[in-house]
Amino acid sequence: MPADSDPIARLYVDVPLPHLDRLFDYLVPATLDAEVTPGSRVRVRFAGRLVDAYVLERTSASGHAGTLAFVERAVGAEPVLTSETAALFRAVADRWAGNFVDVVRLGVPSRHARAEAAQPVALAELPEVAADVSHYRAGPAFLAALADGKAARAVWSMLPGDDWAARLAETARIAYDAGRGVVLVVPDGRDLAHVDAALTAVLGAGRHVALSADLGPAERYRRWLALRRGVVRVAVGTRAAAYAPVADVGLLAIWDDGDDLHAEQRAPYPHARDVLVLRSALSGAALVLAGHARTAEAQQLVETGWAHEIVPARGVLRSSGPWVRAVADDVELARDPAAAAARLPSLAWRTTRDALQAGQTVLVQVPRGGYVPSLACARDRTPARCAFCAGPLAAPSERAVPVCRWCARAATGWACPTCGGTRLRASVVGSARTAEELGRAFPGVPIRMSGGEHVLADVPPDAAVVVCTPGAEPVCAGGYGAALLLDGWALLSRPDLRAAEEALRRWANAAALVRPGGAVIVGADAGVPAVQALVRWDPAGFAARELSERAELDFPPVSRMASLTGSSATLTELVAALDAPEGLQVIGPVPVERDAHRVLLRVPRARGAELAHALRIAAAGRSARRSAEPVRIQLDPLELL
DNA sequence: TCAATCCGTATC
DNA sequence: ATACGGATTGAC
Repeated sequence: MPADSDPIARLYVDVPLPHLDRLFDYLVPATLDAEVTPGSRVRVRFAGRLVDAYVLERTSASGHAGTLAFVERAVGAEPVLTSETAALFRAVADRWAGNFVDVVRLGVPSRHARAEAAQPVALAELPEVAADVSHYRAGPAFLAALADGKAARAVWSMLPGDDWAARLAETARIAYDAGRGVVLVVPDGRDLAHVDAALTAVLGAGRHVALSADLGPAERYRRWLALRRGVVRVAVGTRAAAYAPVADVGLLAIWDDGDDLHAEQRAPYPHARDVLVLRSALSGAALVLAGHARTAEAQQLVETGWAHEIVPARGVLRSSGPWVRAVADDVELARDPAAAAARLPSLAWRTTRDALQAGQTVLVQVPRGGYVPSLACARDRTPARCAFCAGPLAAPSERAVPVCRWCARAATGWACPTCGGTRLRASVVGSARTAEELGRAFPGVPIRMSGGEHVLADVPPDAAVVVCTPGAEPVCAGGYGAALLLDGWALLSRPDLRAAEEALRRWANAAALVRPGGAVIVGADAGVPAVQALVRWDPAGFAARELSERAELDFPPVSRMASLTGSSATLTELVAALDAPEGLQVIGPVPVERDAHRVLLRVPRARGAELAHALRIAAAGRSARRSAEPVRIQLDPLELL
């Protein structure tokens, strides 16, 4: 007894095998006719066992030659995929050489039956709001296009000191007033809280939802369902929100796309920025990549003409930006405030003192947490390592015995393996010791800490010093009086091609919290391009330089690369089986850790889709022939750069 | 000649 | 993955 009309359901089964990532046809029993709708979740018998499946469509006929099985039952009474998100999941799976159902797992929260009961929504009055983008060149034009429902795309360089969350919320309001849905993606819970509050101010309570992983399954599903049902049209959230099923999506925006929290850690490892770029292209929604800094990827969208730039209008920076100075060796003085105070006051010390005397708050950014996270031989500077596991030694407090950061063993009786010395010195100073030093240098001044497990969202605007690790900077009402960005060399000298871009991003995010005209002292060589870009506040110029370097190295986003990790033999076999796109370069395999090897594949950007497709076919061939050894496939992974 | 086992293949 | 079928092998 199949259903009378369109008795066939075409669906994806939830099994993790690449070669089964295709549609299967099942008969819909008449009893389930109303529930087995496009986008719905069902249970089917597949290869003998009951598995979850996602219905893509209902049709009248099947191309399958054999007999069809019936759908066993429906799961929940409503569809979880919209036609728009179903297309997005397929496109993301294709782009990153992954499975449809793996991407669904990233974007669709697990079901919570009790949360399916309809919830009454209390709507506050819709406030009168005017968007304030007068300080931005092309800002008004962009908002006008958005209000017209156009698929405008922009890379927005936010002014330091501006209320970026309010600007994004106002932009969301424009799309909302045009009757469209909105998706805003932020890196972490603190940024989420800021945008959440800004949206409440701009839309009134009840017109948006905030999505994050730490909500708990019931609340997460309840809010997600409110979007899916069209009860709420505006979503803000961390990276999984990029797939939020908002009705008639008209605006997609991401804040600080250089933050590596936007990179998904589960297969197929899609990046939220690129998911939104893809979604914008598929769905015709407007797109905003906003931040204080600018990534090479965003710059490429500008240079290829795909996105326009929204940048501070001429002259605005001079009046509203901070005053940035780079001092390479001043930092050494600040490290030892007693000495600094005894000798000629350093610029950093004077800056701090002046701001505190004016009753202002001073932000101090230290690249590393802990007390002394890295030690070296006091005589010959050999890095100190654990005698058992060769892990790095750290000092947990002033007089404590050093401990290994890997195995936590105490390193009593340490002796330098090269010179036999037994005394240790700090090679990197952490935020805890910096706070201790500042406390001594400025007696009576409150020292607040933010970082690691204890991140402060806000600090009161009083004469205090706030010591934080990058990304944990609290907001200070009215802005900080000054900021010290210590140990810039430590950020710049990381063995990572993105080190300079990442350093500038962290500095810019901290400096943006300083009030107009406030001083920012960065402890790094003024000749370094990233430092110059901060001093001149020129994130676009730096991104252009960064992009041209990527072009010279033939690296993403100029080319597209795939990183394959597995055993050497497996990698060789997979690469040999690959239907190689024109211009494919194979680099490796090279050993990376223990038994694992890595091979890098590179193609011109235009061949990226072909490469992902070829990898999927090769992986499918392997899984069908039960070559069980796993291979991890990552496209344009961040850690490669 | 039949059953137990292996291998390859499809999974609606 | 896992279930099934055809081929293969070993013992009566």
